[in-house]
Amino acid sequence: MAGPDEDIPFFGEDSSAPSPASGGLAARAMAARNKTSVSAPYLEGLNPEQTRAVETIDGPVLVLAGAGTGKTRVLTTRIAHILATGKAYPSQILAVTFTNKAAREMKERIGVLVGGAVEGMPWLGTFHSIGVRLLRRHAELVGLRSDFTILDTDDQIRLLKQLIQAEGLDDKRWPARQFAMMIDGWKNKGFGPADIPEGDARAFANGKGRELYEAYQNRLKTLNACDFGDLLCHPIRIFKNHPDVLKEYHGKFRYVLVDEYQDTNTAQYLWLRLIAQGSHNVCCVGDDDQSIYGWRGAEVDNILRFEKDFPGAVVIRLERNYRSTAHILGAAAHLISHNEGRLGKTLFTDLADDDHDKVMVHAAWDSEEEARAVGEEIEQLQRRDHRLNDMAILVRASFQMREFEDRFVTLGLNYRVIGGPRFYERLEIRDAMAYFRVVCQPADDLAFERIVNTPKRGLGEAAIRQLHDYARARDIPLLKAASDLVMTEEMKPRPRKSLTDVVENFHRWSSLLDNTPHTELAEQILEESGYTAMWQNDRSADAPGRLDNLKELIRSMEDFESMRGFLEHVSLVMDAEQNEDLDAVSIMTLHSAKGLEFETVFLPGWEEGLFPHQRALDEGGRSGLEEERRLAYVGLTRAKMNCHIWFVSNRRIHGLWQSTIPSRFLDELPSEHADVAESETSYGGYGATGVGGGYGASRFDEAEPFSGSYQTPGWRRAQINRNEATRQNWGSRSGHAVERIGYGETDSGYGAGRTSVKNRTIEGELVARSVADEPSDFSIGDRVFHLKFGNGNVASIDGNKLTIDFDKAGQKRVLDNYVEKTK
DNA sequence: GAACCCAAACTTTTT
DNA sequence: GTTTGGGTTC
Repeated sequence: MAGPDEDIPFFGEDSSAPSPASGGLAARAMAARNKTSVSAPYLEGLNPEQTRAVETIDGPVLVLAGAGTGKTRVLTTRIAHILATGKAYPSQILAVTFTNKAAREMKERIGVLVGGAVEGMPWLGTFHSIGVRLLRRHAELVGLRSDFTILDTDDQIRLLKQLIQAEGLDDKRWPARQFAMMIDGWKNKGFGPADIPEGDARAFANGKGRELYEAYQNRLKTLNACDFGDLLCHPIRIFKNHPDVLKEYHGKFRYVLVDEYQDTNTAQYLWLRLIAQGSHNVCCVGDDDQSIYGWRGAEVDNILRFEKDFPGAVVIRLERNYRSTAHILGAAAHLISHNEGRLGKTLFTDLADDDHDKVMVHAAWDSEEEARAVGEEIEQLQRRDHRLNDMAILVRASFQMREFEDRFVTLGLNYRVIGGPRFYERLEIRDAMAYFRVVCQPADDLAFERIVNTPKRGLGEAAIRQLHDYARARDIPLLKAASDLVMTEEMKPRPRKSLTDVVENFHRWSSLLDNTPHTELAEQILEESGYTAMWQNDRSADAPGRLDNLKELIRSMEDFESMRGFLEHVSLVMDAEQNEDLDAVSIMTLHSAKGLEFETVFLPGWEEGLFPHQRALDEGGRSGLEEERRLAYVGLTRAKMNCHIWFVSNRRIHGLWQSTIPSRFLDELPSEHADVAESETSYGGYGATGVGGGYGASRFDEAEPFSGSYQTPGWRRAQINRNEATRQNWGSRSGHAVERIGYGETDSGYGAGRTSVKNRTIEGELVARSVADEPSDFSIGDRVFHLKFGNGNVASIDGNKLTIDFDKAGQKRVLDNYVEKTK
């Protein structure tokens, strides 16, 4: 990242008034100061609310920006305005976003506004990247050196596993993964080991939760490393314990801007509040209806109580929507109105209803059919000269993507998956990165450990243990220990020889670090270590792909000045750039779609259990449901012109077919803005299946808006059918919403109690669950009927999972709820 | 010490 | 259906 020159102001000296130097901005700035603000060119085309949000520069401001109301425009223009009026230098503005994508976009757009000189804004970035920047400057205040490394989740888990084992605990009973999540949760709240609630501390590892957390933090310190959470928590600690440092930043940051404020967690909130105490010029932009990261510790509360936290705050609502048709807005508005505790906004548009299609709801027999039909629809649009770039498929869960990918591959339809399996999380990339990390940072034990024996060098468990013991006894990093150890006679000849080679290699590479082009060095490392050869000799199907990825990795290093710079980038930005030139349909999750817009949006998988997601219901109760609804709202409001929702009656989950019922969200769409599509093709006689009695064209006929409970015909039918299909043991409705199910049963709430939770009722609906421990009504040899597979005989029984030999479909595993005994 | 085979767990979302 | 991890065997 940038060096110490970062604070050189964009024009002139920090202490003097801006002078017209280079670029269009400075000139415009001078001009702007002498005129009324309205005439500033960058303010042109803003509506009155937007203008107010841009110009209300002093004091706290909360901008409630609904979907598609020009939020990013307001933010960027506001920054341009601050600069142009000479209120602050670029280096005195702190602008935080959540994603790298958002930061990038903001940089670009400010660049356009002020004439390309965005390098002058060193403090525009994600919470995490700004955290790193702060921490590198003051690392010694929390016991780190400024060249600390940043661990990703994988490193973190491996480290925790070691610690758990070192405590003499069974790492199966106490999975490191789970503990990593707990730590994450604590750090999201800003809790150090001393701050965590007693209950939390006791919930893990026989009550050793706190000790383990502390051990973990200590270990990080000796490794000179920190995890993602620390990037927020350490700066907070520094600010709290060193008022002089905090004061420095108070003087520094004259204006603070926060994007997506509804997604801030407690730690981020604390961090912001500390900084904002200086100038009080804090502007938060957000939309409570788009808060979808509660599961990650985001507190919608932060936005709901902004006025309390920042007295005298000005609240500005942006409600004029520039994106979607009235039908789409109407459908989204009606859906989201089912949530309680909103700040309340009413979006409106000038676009007339009549020219546009309603939101269309489509039914399909199963997920294959769904993918096929969506594919057809896309091809039709394509024939009518719509570009694939203007279409997107937004799914709830990533496993849904595959079916579309498969289908599009056969169709030869271009698609791009956004936010799929991350490039930098692939095995070969991580291995290669581990080599680079050790070269740049010889004390990086985790990286060293990862690759000492990759490719295989005959350094097995015994040798590694020996190395470990040696290092721990002397309190030195593993690489140092290795280079010392091979000088002794302690090791057996063969591992000793291997280890000597490794040590020599690393020494050589390190010595080349500063005088060899880094891409060249990288290639050399992979070559000489035998890593490339390892994959070349690998005959498995994915080996060629991995080699390609390694090439791609080297190529992407070219964009950076040094290997260190590259490593820093990767640890913060996990995604690789996408090819924008290709005309392709986008496939992504609803979460990663936030902030984007498309001409046509497809929303598949609107079924109970998937959307709203079962787990959100189980673990989040009512608030979980509301978050799912916000997710649906986000999905709908991505669409500019057309929005197609799909639901299917059969979906394969965990490899077995389950019949599903339509999402309750469908019943929350108003009939004046949403319609059920006539089935264009022969979708297997949807109405004749007996499952739903058909959620056909009549579904909205008697729908009562704002009915509060799920009394619409489709819903009721679904419930009745569900009850009949699963006669046995689904609990009945118990009156009212169950708040926060899943919490309270244990101290932690992290995945605990999941197996004990069986029949969840949320606002009266009944949801099927897979239950492994109940005796089945079926016995081997029973003749059964299944809606998708037809007739067959039960071959074996595992709880409520049956293996059935179907007459036509062959052997399948299905849940017993979905077959009927025929004789 | 390494390769192979089988079982279990897993699938919400991400910096 | 897939992947990962563990256990067994050579």
